[in-house]
Amino acid sequence: MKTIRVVVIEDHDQTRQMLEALINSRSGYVCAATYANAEDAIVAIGAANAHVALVDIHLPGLSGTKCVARLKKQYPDTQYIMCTSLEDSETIFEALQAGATGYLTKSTEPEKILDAITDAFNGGSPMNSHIARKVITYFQNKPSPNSELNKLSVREQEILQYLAKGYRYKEMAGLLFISIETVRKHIHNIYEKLQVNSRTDALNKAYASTK
Amino acid sequence: MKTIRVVVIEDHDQTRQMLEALINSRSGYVCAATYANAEDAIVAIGAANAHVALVDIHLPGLSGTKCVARLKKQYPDTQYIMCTSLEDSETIFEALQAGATGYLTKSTEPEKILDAITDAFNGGSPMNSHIARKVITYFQNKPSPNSELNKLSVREQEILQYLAKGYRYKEMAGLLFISIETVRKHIHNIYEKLQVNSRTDALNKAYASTK
DNA sequence: AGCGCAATACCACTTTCGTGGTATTCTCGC
DNA sequence: GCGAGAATACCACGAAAGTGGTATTGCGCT
Repeated sequence: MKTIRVVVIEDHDQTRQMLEALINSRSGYVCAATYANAEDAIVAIGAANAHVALVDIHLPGLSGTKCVARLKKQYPDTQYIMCTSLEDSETIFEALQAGATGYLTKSTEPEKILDAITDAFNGGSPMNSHIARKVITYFQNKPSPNSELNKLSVREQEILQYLAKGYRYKEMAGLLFISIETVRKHIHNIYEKLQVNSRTDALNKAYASTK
Repeated sequence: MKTIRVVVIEDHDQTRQMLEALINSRSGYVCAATYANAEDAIVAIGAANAHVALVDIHLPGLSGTKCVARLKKQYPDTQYIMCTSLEDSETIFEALQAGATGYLTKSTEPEKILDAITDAFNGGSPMNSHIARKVITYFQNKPSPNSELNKLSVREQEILQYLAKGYRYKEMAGLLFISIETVRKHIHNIYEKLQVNSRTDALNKAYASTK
C-alpha cells in the first residue's frame, strides 16, 4: 500500500495543525506540506508532489475555490477535497466546476477525514449524502425550470430543436413540409418571446445551463 | 422515530425476498409492498404510501429508470434509490435525470442498504464515492475531453468562445481590436478544421457534450 | 357566433455569414 | 537563415439569416 501524500491549505492555525497531526499520526498517510493561504500554496505546492489536497473554502485573499481552479490546471492529477462549514448549493457547485472532487464539512470526524482522503486517492468522490443530494438536485434542475421554454408553443419548441441542430431554414421547411417563410415566421416569434435576435442567443437562452 | 415505509421493485425473486426480509427485520423499517416489475409498481404503488422505493435498474419490460421517471411525476415525495450492478456513467445519469436520489450497487452490504434508506428518507443522496465521482465528472466534463478543440490554435479557441456567446463578427472585431476580415478568416479556419460550415454546427461539434 | 391563438404563407428589404481568393508580418523550430 | 504556421488584413460575391409587414385557415373556448 502506497503512502498517500497530503497537503493542507487552511488559514485557521489550530485546524491546520490538527489536520497535519491527524494525517501524520497514521501510517499510510503523510502530510507533505501545509499552507496558510492560497497564494503560498500556488507557489509552493509543486514541491510537495501531493496526491490529495485538503482545501479550506474560506481563505483570506484568493478563495479556496479559485485556488483549486488554479491548481487543478497546473497539477491536474492531484485530488482536491474542499473543507467547509457551508453547504449552500452555489458554493458546492462552484467548487466542483473548479475541479474539486470531494467535499467535507467541518463537522466530519477525524476517522472519516482519513477515509475521505483514501477515497479521493482511489478515484472516489467523498462527500456526505446531503451534499450529494444537492449536487444531484442541481443536475435535475437543469432541464426542468425553463420558464423561458414554456412560453413557446409546441411547434416553436419543435423548431427550436432544429435550430439547435444547425439546420437551415430551407432544410427545416423540407423536413416539416411547410414553407420557408413559415419557418422564418416561427423563428421570428421564438426570438421575440425569448427577447433575442440570433440563433446562438436563442439557444443560449433556451438551454441556459452554463452558469 | 418514525417508521420508514419502503417498497421494493425488483424482478429477481431471491433478491426481492432478501430485501423484504432485511427491511422487516429491523424496527423502524417496514416493507410496505414488493413488485416484480415496473408495470405492477405503477398501478399499485399508490396504496403503499412509501417513503422510499428501492428500484432495480434492470426490469423486464419497462426499465427501472423509466419506471422512476413515471413514478416521480405521480409521487414526487417518495425517494427513489436505484439498485444496480452497472456503474456506467450513462445509466447513472439517466437515472438521476429520471428523478432518482440514490444509487446502490448490488455489492452493498445489508447494513449499508438500511443506512441508505434512512439517508434517503432524511434528505440525503446515498451513493458510494465512486458513483459520486462519476456524477461530478459528468459535471466537469463540459470543457475537458475535446480532442476536436485541440486542433484549434489559441486565438481560434478564443474566437470560438465569442462565437458561442453569440457575438457578431463586428462585435468580436471591436473587442479583439482586429479587423472584421480577420475575424472572418479565423472563423473560416475554425470551420475548416472542424469540418463544418455554420456557427451552430461548429459549436455542437466543439462542445459535443449533450450528445 | 365570435374571439384569440397557433400555424400557415408570401413579400420586400437589410444585415450578417460563409466562401474563395491574395498578401504581409512575426515567431518558432530545425 | 529558411520554412511552417499563426495572426493580421483586404476584397468581392452569393447564400443565409433576421426584420417588418399583411393575410388566411382552423381549432378551442366562451
